[in-house]
Amino acid sequence: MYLTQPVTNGKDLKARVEEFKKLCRSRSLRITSQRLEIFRTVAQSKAHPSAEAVFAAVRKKLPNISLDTVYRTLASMEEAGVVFRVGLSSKARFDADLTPHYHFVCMNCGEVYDIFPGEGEQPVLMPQNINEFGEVKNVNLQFRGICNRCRKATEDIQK
Amino acid sequence: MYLTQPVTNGKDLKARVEEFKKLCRSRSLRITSQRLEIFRTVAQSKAHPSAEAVFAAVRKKLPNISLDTVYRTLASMEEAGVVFRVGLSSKARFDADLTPHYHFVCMNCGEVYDIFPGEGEQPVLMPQNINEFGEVKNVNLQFRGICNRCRKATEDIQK
DNA sequence: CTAGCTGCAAATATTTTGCATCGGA
DNA sequence: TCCGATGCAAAATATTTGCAGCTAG
Repeated sequence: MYLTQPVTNGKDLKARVEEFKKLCRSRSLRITSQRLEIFRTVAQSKAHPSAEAVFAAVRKKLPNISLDTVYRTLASMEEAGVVFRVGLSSKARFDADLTPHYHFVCMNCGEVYDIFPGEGEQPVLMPQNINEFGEVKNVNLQFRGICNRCRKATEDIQK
Repeated sequence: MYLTQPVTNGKDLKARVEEFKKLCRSRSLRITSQRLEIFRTVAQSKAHPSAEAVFAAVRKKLPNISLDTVYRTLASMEEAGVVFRVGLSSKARFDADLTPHYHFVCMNCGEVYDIFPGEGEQPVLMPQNINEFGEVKNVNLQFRGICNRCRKATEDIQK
């Protein structure tokens, strides 16, 4: 999977926390114990935890933290490119077009655009070790970002 | 995108509805006006409609249909492989590992497994026309199916 | 007939928001 | 000090479920 963010893994937790602090400073986001603990929790976990699961884990260290802080913090961390959201947020959408294609999902307005592979373009290849995991029923490839319409709208505001 | 279901698009709506009926019969799912109308709606739409949007559209033809029937029907249609769900269902999960990798998502238990590309394996390539849509922030590739643990559990029940 | 489907209403689950207070820079 | 972050409570949104009646096969 290609990501536009720098790869910050492979480093140990301390180094990642330092990088996280640096990023917060660069964006004038305040470094609070809640943020640090939430970041540590997600960075250490390999279980792709839900907001609820992060909340439960962080609570052991910070018993007074609230669930909505976890939601807000995960959202801001996602925006900062520090964590990745597996799946879309909230509302499910359906597609009856079963021909091979991908989707561009706008992280701002939620709009979903079809991307059909061009002539001679290769679709996704199955990983060789896929059978280790289970039986694949279908494949979901999303490119996520800001759609051109939303980008224009933002530019217009800043004018 | 590779799908394990047969490609049923490119055909006109009538043909697709007939195929849908056949599939229902083969699974002893009843062919009701609600099901047909929901299928027609999703098959005709290019907007990746949400359950709510399908509900609004179908209501024009069947004013008495309920939202929960739409939810139930979309779920059974997804299970039958007739429609595709864009994104995961409900609960969001997070990952702080930003190294290139994909996910296997179990459609039964919801578990998320990491899939790291093997030596020499190519990750996803950016479509050539991606800039038409917007600025890509990240890429989400999910293989969805039934994980081996759930498959074993099902086998055990049937023994 | 009868098992599966539907509508209704109510319950859950998930995520978001307003507001007063707190605390990091 | 000051503005962003937090906790609390409540709201909004999305989805699921129990049940009684309906209907396709």
